[in-house]
Amino acid sequence: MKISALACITQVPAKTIRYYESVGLLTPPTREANGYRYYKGSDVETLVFIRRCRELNIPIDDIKQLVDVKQNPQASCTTVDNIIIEQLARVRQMQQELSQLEQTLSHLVNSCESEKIQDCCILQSLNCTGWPSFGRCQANVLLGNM
Amino acid sequence: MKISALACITQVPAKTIRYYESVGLLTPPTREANGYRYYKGSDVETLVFIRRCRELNIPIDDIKQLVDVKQNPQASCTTVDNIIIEQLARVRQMQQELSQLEQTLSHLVNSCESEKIQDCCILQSLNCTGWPSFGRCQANVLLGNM
DNA sequence: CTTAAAGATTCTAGTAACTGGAAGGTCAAG
DNA sequence: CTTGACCTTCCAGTTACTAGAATCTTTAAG
Repeated sequence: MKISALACITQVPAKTIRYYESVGLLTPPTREANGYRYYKGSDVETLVFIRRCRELNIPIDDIKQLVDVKQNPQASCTTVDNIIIEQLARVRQMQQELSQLEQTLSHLVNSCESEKIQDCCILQSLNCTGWPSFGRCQANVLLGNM
Repeated sequence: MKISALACITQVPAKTIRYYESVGLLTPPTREANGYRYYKGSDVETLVFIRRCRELNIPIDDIKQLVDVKQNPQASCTTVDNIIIEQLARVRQMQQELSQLEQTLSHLVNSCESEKIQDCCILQSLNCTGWPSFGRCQANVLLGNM
């Protein structure tokens, strides 16, 4: 099948399919005399696999390893396990950060009753009242005309 | 003060300060005869403000608007409100997606007892059993040698 | 006075994972 | 023969920086 058929079946844009090939994630398919890419049924499978992984936000470099290891039935599961575990750790890390963000932002949203910028509590919270401590700065950095 | 002093006080790398200037977020400071940038105290304030916003993941283009509006005490708070509200919506959206991700990944992590790739339940879950439905594909796309 | 180090400048390019667009070749239908 | 849909390649843009190179300037030490 041609690239648009693969694209349509898998719901992956043709551009993205070419991109995956260019970064070595998809092995280059056979080409006909006209230069068009022609894909086999197994390419559908691989592409769907890749997309499932991408939906889980697994980076392309990791997916490469998964695709590689999938070729070898005798290989150990360790690589797969580690990649999924690492991905889960990344996700949980982001969750923590987002939960912080969410708190701060929702406090901000509810903090301001004013109409004019000059009294805006949101801006005041974001603002810098007084200088940050620069005890950590070495004196020589601070010398000269401030 | 020179760029390294500003960098040290605000804990923002000098590279990043130049970058902020290059994208129009920080107004270009005065230059001395040697071409060095010299900053005033108010630049500390602005830079800290920018950083606070970045910590909340507010995109640079939005921060530009906040900085602009902050210059005008008579302006209405609407812009500020909207940016914060939008940012909060983005964060909550990501939280939902991550919570989905987290579920799927943690199921995956616990799903596999096998040692060998051929029996790996994780890979099987990610794999494509049978073709995806291509009812949505127009027949002419699928024509030709599949 | 020389020299070496530290710090400043600019510019380019790389990051992640695509996406958009231009310029041009191919193919089937009317 | 032309039109339009599809294919090809390559270049550039997205976000917010960060790394590195090549080239000044300033400053402290010897």
